[in-house]
Amino acid sequence: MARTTAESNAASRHVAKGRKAAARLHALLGQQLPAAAGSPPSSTLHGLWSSPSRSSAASTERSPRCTVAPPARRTTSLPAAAGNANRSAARLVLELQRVRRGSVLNESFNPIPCRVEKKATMHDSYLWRKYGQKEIKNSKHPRLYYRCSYRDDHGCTATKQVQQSEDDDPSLFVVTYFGEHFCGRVADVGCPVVAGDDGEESEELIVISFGSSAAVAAATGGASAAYPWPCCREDAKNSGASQPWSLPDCEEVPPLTANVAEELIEESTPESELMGLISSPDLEYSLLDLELGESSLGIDGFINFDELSVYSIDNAR
DNA sequence: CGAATTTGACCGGT
DNA sequence: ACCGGTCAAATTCG
Repeated sequence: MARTTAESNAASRHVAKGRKAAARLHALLGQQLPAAAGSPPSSTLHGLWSSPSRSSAASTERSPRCTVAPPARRTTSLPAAAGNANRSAARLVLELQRVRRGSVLNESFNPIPCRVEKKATMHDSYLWRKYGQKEIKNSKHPRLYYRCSYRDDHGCTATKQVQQSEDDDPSLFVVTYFGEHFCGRVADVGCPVVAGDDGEESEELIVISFGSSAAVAAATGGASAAYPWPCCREDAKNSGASQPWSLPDCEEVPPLTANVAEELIEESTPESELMGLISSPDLEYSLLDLELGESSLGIDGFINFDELSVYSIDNAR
């Protein structure tokens, strides 16, 4: 049969994808065993994956542990009203269920992602690279797609989607994080602490951690110097180096202020782990402890921070 | 000039 | 067929 260019393109794309996937998987397998030689495991990776690090020079000296974020399905934006938030939560439940049924099949190496939605300013402390923008039906504003800048270097596939708030407050953005990465300074808080760019009102900052208290400590101001490469644009700029991973540390954590007007959080770990949310009043963090079922695929929980109620849904399976 | 962003096309899921 | 997510060539930026 005659082969069209379109088919050829598709074919080569598949090949490329396959290569990428294979490379990642290979790296993942290779890295999990050696298990962070000498590095503080902080064993916060419950069910999350260490990142591959390419066999570049950088990878030999550092152990960039980005966790893999599967390209999970999209999530909905967050309405301001509590009632709407609850509705969103419901939708997210369904969403997650679908993800759990499907996405693992698509990318065998991918665990279920940590996923967090937050309504906050667009900027956080990670270094992201925009890879797409899409007009979303019934949305005023386009959705912007970002992935971790270190994806290619370290295989960190954390991604986020940013969408401007519908109307009331244009300065707010709905940020949806997929997966978790360690290339940012906030340790394993897959969904990074949102740093307000204007530092005005700091209402309530909610930190979601999938890791140990150590990690949380880092997130809550412990400022662990876990990352040898810059995790924000400014870091990169100031360093003057061209290779991100070779840049100086990013220990200097800017004040973590945020205008988190509302957060709706949903997260899950494939290996049925506990997600810790620990409070750190000093920094205006509000964290909750929320324990999830052992079932490897249970809906884990929802937190409607509007009312600070926790939805823990264990769908027996 | 290299890196980051833009943007239309492509692809898979529903 | 529609929609959302991703890719990648082209363009812009520093």
